[in-house]
Amino acid sequence: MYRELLLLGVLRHKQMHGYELHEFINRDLAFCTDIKKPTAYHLLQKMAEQGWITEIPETNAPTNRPPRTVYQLTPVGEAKFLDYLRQNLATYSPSYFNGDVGIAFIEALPPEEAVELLGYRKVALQKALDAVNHPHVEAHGKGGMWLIIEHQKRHLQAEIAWLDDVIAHISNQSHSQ
Amino acid sequence: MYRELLLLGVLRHKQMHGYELHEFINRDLAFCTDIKKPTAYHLLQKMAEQGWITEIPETNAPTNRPPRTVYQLTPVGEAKFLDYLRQNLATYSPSYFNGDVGIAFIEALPPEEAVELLGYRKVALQKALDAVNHPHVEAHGKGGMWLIIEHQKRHLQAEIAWLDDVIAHISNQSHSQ
DNA sequence: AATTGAATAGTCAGGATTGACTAATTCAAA
DNA sequence: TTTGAATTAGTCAATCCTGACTATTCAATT
Repeated sequence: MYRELLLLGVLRHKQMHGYELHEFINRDLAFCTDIKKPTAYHLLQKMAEQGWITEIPETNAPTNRPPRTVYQLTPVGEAKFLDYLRQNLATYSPSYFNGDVGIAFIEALPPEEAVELLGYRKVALQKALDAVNHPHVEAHGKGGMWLIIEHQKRHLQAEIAWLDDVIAHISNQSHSQ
Repeated sequence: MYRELLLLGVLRHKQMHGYELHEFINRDLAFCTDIKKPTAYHLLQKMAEQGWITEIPETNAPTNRPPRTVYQLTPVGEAKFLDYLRQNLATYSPSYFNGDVGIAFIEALPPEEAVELLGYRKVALQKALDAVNHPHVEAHGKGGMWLIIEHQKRHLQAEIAWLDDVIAHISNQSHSQ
């Protein structure tokens, strides 16, 4: 349901055709979702059927390519957007961390190996944090976007701190055994 | 792919039939995933086809109910488990927060309303944190499970701290305008 | 003894998702 | 100016996922 909100929110800002929309989301809203192209098209079509957006065949006949369809928010869509937005802001929907599954079974591996593997995970995490701290990303956000970048930063910092503790814990176990 | 790891890891501990497995995951591993029953059955069947687990029709003919199928790890499955486990531990796979989508469009609402709505979100978050801190949950985890509970705790604390900042930020904006 | 409600055990149709594909256009280098 | 790679634009078949359903057993009430 947050995908519909996302699509409506972007279309609210500016009418777009499907490809453009998907590009925009994958570039500027990559922290929010990794929605795939066919999924985006599918949702757009469904929302058009509901009357939340209209499908406008692009007028300026461009040579001979199949005419692109431009999507535009309707008043009904605007209302839906506000409804979804309020719902989203007012509720907490938990996230799942698939990295936790490995941690759950960490005792299946010798502590030394576990610590080594988690070391690689930490490098990846640190790289993700560096990417968020990179000025290029920083520059990109005013308004709501800035808050999301800050969120991502905090989240990754907490992840790294926890992972350090996990590594220390396992190391400790391995030594005191 | 983390679902297969999860199922294999549980079956490694003890052979089970589908229903039991799903119950176990939804009770004791609820922080890791919210896998649905039909999905669990589907994955079990697929893994049986791959030869990672065997389907054993339950022997002790229980009255006249359709015989339950018990799933049991094979040596191939054990190898796959270790393979997936190593991969899981060594990599970082980012999580998406669908609560962020609302934040991205927060400027569409008057600051006062946004702050009020985020207040509800905070209550929900705080309740989730209280649930994790509840002794019942605490008691449940030794080994890997304890680490996951700690993870959840840290994550929720970071979420609340960030949300407080967001609320302060929006409030501030609304006042200084 | 019959009825109700919950727990156990699993299935299935239908919708959601996506990897892989087509096909035109642009751009750069050989 | 021809080749080849990258970008733009979208589609489709195959797979994945799950809400809703069936059906049995068990326990407690009436």
